Amino acid sequence: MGGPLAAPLTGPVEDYLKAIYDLERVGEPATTNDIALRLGVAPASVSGMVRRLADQGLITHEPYRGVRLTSDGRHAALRTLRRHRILECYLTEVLGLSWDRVHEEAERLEHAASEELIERMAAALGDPVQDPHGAPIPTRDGRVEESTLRSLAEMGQGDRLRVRRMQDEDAGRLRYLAELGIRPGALVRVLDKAPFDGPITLWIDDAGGGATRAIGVTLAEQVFVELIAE
Amino acid sequence: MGGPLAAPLTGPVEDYLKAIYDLERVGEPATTNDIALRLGVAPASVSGMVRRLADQGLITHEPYRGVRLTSDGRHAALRTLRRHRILECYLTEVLGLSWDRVHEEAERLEHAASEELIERMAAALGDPVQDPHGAPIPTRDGRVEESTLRSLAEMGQGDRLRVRRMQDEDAGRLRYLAELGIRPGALVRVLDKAPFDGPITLWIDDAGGGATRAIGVTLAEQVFVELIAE
DNA sequence: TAATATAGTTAGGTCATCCTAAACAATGTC
DNA sequence: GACATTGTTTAGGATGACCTAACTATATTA
Repeated sequence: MGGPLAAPLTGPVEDYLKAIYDLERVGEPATTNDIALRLGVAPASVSGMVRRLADQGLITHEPYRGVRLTSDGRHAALRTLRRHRILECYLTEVLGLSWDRVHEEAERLEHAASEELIERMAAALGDPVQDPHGAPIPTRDGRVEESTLRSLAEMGQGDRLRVRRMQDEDAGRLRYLAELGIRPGALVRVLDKAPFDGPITLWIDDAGGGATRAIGVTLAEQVFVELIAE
Repeated sequence: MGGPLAAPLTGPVEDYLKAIYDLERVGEPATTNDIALRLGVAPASVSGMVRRLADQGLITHEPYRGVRLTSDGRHAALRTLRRHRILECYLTEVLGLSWDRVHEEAERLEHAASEELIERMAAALGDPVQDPHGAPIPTRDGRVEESTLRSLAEMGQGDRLRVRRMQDEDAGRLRYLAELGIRPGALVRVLDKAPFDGPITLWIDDAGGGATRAIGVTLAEQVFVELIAE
């Protein structure tokens, strides 16, 4: 497991492992189509890559059933995730890259940055525990507690919430959410929830008092929150 | 020239262009074998890549004569060099990576970092004009003056010199030179030069007084200096 | 239970990058 | 001026990562 001869993984391999990790986290084993969708490649390409990952002992694959990370695979995924998230922190906090664009920058750098560089960045930041979008940063030895948060879309009228985390893939969405004042740490109350997947109306606490805003379900599904006791 | 449809260049392509730029700088057009040697690939691989670079209009190729950058090619090379050198500065000065290892780190990151990131780093450093090994940093619009320095190996007994720049490829050599106190800015006097490519004995000025050291020709060829008027 | 819909896999390609081995061109020597 | 040396190119492959099209497995439902 992760023996001394372990060849360095290619960029695409690291991306597959991250994707599988993330899909698995939700519960079920990751399916071919899920992976294909997430990575924006054809399902056939996933089949091919899955075979290679299985050959390398990074995943186990039950045909037609899905895929699971082995402990080697999980470690590799967490290493990459650590790089990614520390990069995101560093790029926003130290270099001032905008919140909505760090994801893609980190996506490229994570495959090129050395362990040492990442640890220097982490040290410069005082070993941060979560990235700018609220995702937890795995420790050097591969531990994370991924708290199972509920999405804003599942909340009901009257709920008082703290925003904890959000999907970071889509820059446009992130920018919009930031404009509304919805970002990790923000306090929010559900004023109204229209039926049939209608808009969710929120009171969003803000430095200067707060504001009422409505967002659609699709967007709300990207925002993960924690209920605050009344 | 560099039209709006210019596809982003791959990592290897950027590496070839940098190598060709560097070889050309010395004078003659870059030859297949030179490029192969520098990049550590087989000459046959260079022939193949050269065809593709020529197809893309980045170089011109006269078979059996060598290769020259077009103005497109030169711009691409200088863009990459700017990234590389700014990264080297940032990694040493801000993140404290060691002088001898930044080269390889920058070598990987230069292909992944966005223009914006590089410019933020440059700004954070106050737009540096040379990298930690004394190489000049091209401006955003692709200007450099590459001063034609002479190597330490060409100097004669009694010469007083300022070290200006050194080859950054080999970490081991760099570390050794640093130990001796030979780094950009250092003051040095040639005490003796043994015949038949024998060792060069130097007086190396240093904070705490200075020291006498001898180095071989191979090493001296990697160090570029400027004569100081007596 | 058979018919259909959905999901997954295989077959057969492409492209970029590298390789080795063999052929070929230029050059400098005797 | 023929010939060996050196440098360059072509021929033929390998690998990793992707694609489309065609086929197969599983799940759903009439």
